[in-house]
Amino acid sequence: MRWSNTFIPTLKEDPQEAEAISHKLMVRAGLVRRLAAGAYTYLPLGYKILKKAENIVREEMNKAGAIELLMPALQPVDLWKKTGRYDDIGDVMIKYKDRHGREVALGPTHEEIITDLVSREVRSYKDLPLTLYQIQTKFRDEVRPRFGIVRSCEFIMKDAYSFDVDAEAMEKSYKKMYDAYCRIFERCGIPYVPVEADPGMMGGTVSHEFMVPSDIGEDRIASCLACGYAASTEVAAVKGVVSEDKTGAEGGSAPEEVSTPGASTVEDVSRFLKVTPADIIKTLIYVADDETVAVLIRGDHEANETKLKNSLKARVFELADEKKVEEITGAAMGFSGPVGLSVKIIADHSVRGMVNAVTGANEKDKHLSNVTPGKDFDVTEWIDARVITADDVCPKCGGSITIKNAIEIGHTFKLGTKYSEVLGAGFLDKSGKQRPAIMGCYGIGVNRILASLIETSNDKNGIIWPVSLSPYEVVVIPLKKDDEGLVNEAEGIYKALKDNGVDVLIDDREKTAGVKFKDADLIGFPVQAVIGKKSLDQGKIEVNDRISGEKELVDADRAVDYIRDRIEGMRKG
RNA sequence: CGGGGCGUAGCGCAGUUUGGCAGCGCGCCACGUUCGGGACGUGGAGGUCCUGGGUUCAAAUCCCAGCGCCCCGACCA
Repeated sequence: MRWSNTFIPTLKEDPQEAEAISHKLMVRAGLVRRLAAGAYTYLPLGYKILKKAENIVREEMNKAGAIELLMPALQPVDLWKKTGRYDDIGDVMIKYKDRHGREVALGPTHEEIITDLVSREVRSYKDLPLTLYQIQTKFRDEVRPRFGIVRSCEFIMKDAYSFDVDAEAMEKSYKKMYDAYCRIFERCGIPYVPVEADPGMMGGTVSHEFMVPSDIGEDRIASCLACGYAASTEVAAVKGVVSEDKTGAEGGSAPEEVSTPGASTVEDVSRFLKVTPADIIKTLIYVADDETVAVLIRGDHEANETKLKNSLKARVFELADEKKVEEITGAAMGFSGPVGLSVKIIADHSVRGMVNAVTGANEKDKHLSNVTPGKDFDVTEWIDARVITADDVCPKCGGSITIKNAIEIGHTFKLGTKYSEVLGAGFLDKSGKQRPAIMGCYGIGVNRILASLIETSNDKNGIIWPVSLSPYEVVVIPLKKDDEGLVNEAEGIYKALKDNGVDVLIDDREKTAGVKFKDADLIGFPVQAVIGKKSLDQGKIEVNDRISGEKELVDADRAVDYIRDRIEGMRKG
């Protein structure tokens, strides 16, 4: 491709709209432009990269035995009502009434649709295993779109769905997809980490997220350097924290009411009473489906709503609103305490080790000191109810762990029969018995492949693409436009590279050398072939490596072979 | 939805405090000189100062209402 024949609007300065590095660079390098919050145009260069990412995904899916199809983005909502997810998903699903008054959704994901299809077409165990996938635009009305394309309301997802005769066969299908995911992200040059995760509303028991550590990541992962354990902090188990069970200890005096005017947060209370947050029991009032529960967490810890929700087997689990808190505790938010509460009390294990703690007094501007669990109030159930911290140990090996932010680029789920049973996706087994298919589903945010690569591969000059994703593998840069010999040399190399199957761009713009260098670095082509007068007079051209930063002088007459071999080497990794 | 910030030429911004000709840098167009890391000179084009209303002789600037965007939080697959 000739630069003058394509459309690559680069920017010298950071756009005002962007904060994240990847977002700034995608806009500056002429990859995307924003239309509205969470809606982006992919310019030719960005689209080309997106297609390369899609093709890597497609190749690995095909290799793993998955079969591509395309489902509609328009979905009647009744399938969603059948599985109960119509209510679960809420306003995230974009819905409208068509001219006949039927409610239609723009697909945020396709479990219902694919399961419906399979329920109609699959009859026999002989039709299984079956893994189908598509690469398609998904729509989600996100509460807060963020960081350019990292969280957008319209994005391209590769979603695959496996159907098997039994759990054992499903494990095999799952493993195939899992391995394919590893190959995809390796080929894309993305430093990914597979972690254990919570299936959330997708359902099922086990899931893995494929995470890319990054400051702008919206999720957090805990990983152990010793044994390699890695999990989302949503699910990472907290182990061995209570050195001594002090429940019911009589050491302290009776609870004493203390005045804490205006101090409603743990921070306020600890400052006011001159105690540490670890001396405070915070009491959170939650609504789990129709039941109200009080959750006790040590002041320096964070409640883990995923663990709580799962432990209580609740469908809906959310913090109670102010009105509900007043109704239960008789006091404003921020002054709740377990003493005298009549609802179910769920406490984190670490609260067991607390004695003479501070809690809310269920009275405005009042707290209680000298409160000890077991002595002053009873706990209905002790569970692991908090988020793991860097001070905790690896739940697997007891080693120390680190916690990092990460971007989720893929998620795989073992779904079981949640969808197949309700939607009737079953088959006749060998003995003629009707059984539901065991399902798995597997998603990749294709756009996020671009964002997370850029986020983890850039320098002060711009993006650094691996050859697998780079919009062009090589950029040929003639430094002068009016030197016929030089231009001919550059054109010759360009054409020869193209004929040799190299994806090459020639910067034939009437721009000065500096501009061309800056743009080439900004966009991040892995190889720059520079044709300048100085080196050409010695019969050489310059080959710059964007990744290593090395510059090499190569004989002009063997430049094409040299570059082609180099690219071929890079393609193999 | 709560908190904070922003909205002025294609892009990045100043001007708003204290009302008085619509500005700067980059980019763009023309010509000339340049030509190995965002060249230089001369000349030029380009504006709904986010929108609507109000105050005023006069509003980018003050007041009211709304819209949009970004960040933090809440939420989330």
